[in-house]
Amino acid sequence: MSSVAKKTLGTGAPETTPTGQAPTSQATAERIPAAQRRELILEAATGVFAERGYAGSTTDQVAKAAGISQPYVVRMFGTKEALFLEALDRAQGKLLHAFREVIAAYDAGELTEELQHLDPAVGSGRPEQLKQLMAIAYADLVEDRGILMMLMQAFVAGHEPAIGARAREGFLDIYRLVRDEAGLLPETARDFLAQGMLMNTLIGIRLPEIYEQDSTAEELLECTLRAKLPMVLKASRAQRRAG
Amino acid sequence: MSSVAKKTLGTGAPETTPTGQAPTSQATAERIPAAQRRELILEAATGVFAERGYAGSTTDQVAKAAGISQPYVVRMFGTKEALFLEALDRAQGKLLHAFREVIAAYDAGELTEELQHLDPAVGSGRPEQLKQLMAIAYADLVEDRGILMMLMQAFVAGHEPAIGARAREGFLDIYRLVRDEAGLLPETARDFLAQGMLMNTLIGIRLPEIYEQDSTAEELLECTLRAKLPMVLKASRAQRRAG
DNA sequence: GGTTGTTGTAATCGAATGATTACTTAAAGG
DNA sequence: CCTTTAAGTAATCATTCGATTACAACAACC
Repeated sequence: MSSVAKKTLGTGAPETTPTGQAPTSQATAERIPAAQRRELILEAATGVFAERGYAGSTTDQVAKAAGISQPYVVRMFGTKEALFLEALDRAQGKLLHAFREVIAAYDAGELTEELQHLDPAVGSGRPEQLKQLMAIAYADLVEDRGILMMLMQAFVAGHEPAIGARAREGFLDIYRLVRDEAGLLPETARDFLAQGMLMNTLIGIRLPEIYEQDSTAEELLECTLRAKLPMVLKASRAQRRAG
Repeated sequence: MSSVAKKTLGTGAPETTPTGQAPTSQATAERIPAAQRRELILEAATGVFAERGYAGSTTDQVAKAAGISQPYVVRMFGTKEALFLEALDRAQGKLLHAFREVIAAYDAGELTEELQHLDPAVGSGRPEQLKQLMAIAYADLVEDRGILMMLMQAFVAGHEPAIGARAREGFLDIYRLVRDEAGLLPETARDFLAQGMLMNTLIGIRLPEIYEQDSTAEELLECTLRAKLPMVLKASRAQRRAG
């Protein structure tokens, strides 16, 4: 996500004479295999789309963030929509993967240490403990900011037929994972998802940015993010510096 | 919201000669006072912005939905951003008003009938009962669809400085109302808001549209909307017919 | 060393869009 | 009537943006 910003300086021009004068700042990016470039573009696209939404983002912003030219982005993915859909799939996949990792680790008995730090008031059954552990994993994803906001942007772009269909499918995938693989009851799964949507919203409105200036914001953030708040605040400050 | 679509047919043209031939379909909308027109435009804008987001909407779409010309929209509000902000304020105000009405009615003892239908498992204190009543009021707003999605769209447009600031303020206003006026504890208020954000999300991804075709969607919707589900499904079908 | 495929860009095009200007036309008020 | 004001539009402008085209340069292979 903290890619680069090198080169640019488009008027580098031909410099027709290949005299000793170094042809400084070639206007062309370093040549790397298309598969790798694709990953870099998707990473950049995730950040841009997460920040500005589908309609609010331009392929040029993605290109700039990835350090290459706009036509290359379009040619590699065909259309802006296809790029968005692929970035969305990645984000969705990462979230599912994070949850499955928690479940697998729990079932393998690798989380005995983490279990000590859970709120003891909420029961000791597998679903209850997994719910808490997954909530922590979810909050960890906030640090990235790109992933969760990318999903959120897809959720409000339901009027774009292709995006809406994918968003519906993706949301139901998450619900099924939480219900079937983690074993939560529908009502518990619902509450879990609801907490996630609230976190997304608080991140979306950039509430961490006014944490210091507004005591209401402070209370709501502390109440929602709990132990993960310091991490989120740190990430928020870092992102503000990055601009 | 179900305004019109009359007139149009721009090439109506001057028809220079005022002969008997009826100057059919005058390309100009009915003249009404600016204050009324403003309300119509705001209503139309709420629907358009709710559907397509800030960046994804055009002033011309709003104009068409309101039955007038695009320049008039721009001249009346100055900029698209100003129009969005005013529509956002209206939506926010309607939500706050709906909650305050519930609280006032409850405190005036006017809701004895509704109290019989509440889930008796969740306590009989004022905050608990108000929480349930406000949740019902919130779900009632889903019927409109415009109001809640308008707010949601603002929540994900945080990168627009003016919109982000207003969205933050608005969200905190709602939180404070729920906490201070309804008397919920921070944790309870948080859970209440979380359920609201989940409802928004389910509406955003248009989950009601696949209610009949997906049993997972069916379960999640039933579990989240409860008694209000039939109403939401009906509204969803009505909106699909309207296109 | 020439040919060929891959990685990349500059230039540009057409459509869309927010905004502006200048113009109509209905009402209101003497 | 006739002037003035308010309500509304057509026409158009300058940008922006996604996409296309044509081309450059590096690498690999024979």
